[in-house]
Amino acid sequence: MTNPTPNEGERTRVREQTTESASVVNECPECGGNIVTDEVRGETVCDECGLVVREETVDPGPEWRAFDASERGQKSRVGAPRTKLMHDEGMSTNISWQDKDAYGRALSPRQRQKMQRLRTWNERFRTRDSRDRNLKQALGEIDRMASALGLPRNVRETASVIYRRALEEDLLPGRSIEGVATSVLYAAARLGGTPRSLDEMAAVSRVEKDEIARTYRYVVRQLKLEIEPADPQSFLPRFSSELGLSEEAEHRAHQLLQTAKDQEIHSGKSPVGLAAAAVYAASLLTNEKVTQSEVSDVANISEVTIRNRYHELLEAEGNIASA
DNA sequence: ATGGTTTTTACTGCGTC
DNA sequence: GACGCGGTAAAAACCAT
Repeated sequence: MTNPTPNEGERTRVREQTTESASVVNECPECGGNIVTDEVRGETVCDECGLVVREETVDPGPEWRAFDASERGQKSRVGAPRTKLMHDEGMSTNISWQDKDAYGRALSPRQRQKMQRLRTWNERFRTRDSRDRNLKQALGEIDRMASALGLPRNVRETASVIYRRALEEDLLPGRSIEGVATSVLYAAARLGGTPRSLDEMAAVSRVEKDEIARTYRYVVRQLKLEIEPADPQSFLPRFSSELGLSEEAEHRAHQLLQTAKDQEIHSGKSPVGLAAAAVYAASLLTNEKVTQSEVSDVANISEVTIRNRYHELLEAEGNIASA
């Protein structure tokens, strides 16, 4: 695949503040000095009196966008996932199963009972600890991926809830933490009405798309999560904003999808395809023409599919008009 | 594994700037 | 001549069985 974005500069929002670390925002309410944003420290302060207006500027979401795999590699700030080894090996105490003391002598019955109790407790603590670590790592990964994909907080929360359940139900053995974490996030995104495609998930995850899909199915089935197919409309805001379309166009696209829905045009068709087609059709109807290839880039859908779907959409619209 | 359906890939022709 | 668009056929991917 070749680089599809000659106008990259326009589409990409990278922080400009690299040489200059501070930028003037407005006046200080206290002393009239300049309020300055210190990008490095992430603070917004007055340069006269030092009044801190706001600590920690909030990360408003992804500040990079990528349209294919190679670009993702270049722009991603999240970087490769950490490969923190799951240490523990050799670090935690184990109690021998043999009832011998340090000199190899047999233990008295009383001692043996005591050791047995210790073994039990040791085991309990150890597994609890390992679950903790497991959870911690998974939640870290979930958070990392979620922010890379610009998923809202509530999605992360549901993701962590689902993950805990998976842990409870012993769904983990035999599956990678990362894989389950990704699947769970994928599920949560869909539940939250802000779905991301499997490809998008795979782009920020360490595991392959196939494994994500497999694990996802498994988890959904075992936890009997009820997830309906993604709603095409939920893609509209993202697409139209990435294409710089007006509110009106987005609204128009909504309508198209709605009438299509009423006529049950979408059964088995990919929701993303429908959404992409609706966006394209809407752009025509509102004279904000974007090309099919632009839409296909943003939506990761082939132009052919867009054509097919948008014909169907317009047809559906026509039926309504004549009926 | 299989078969049916949808999506993608690749290619072609047409009109326009 | 390049570009946007439409259509088609065959391959690939997907999904339920």
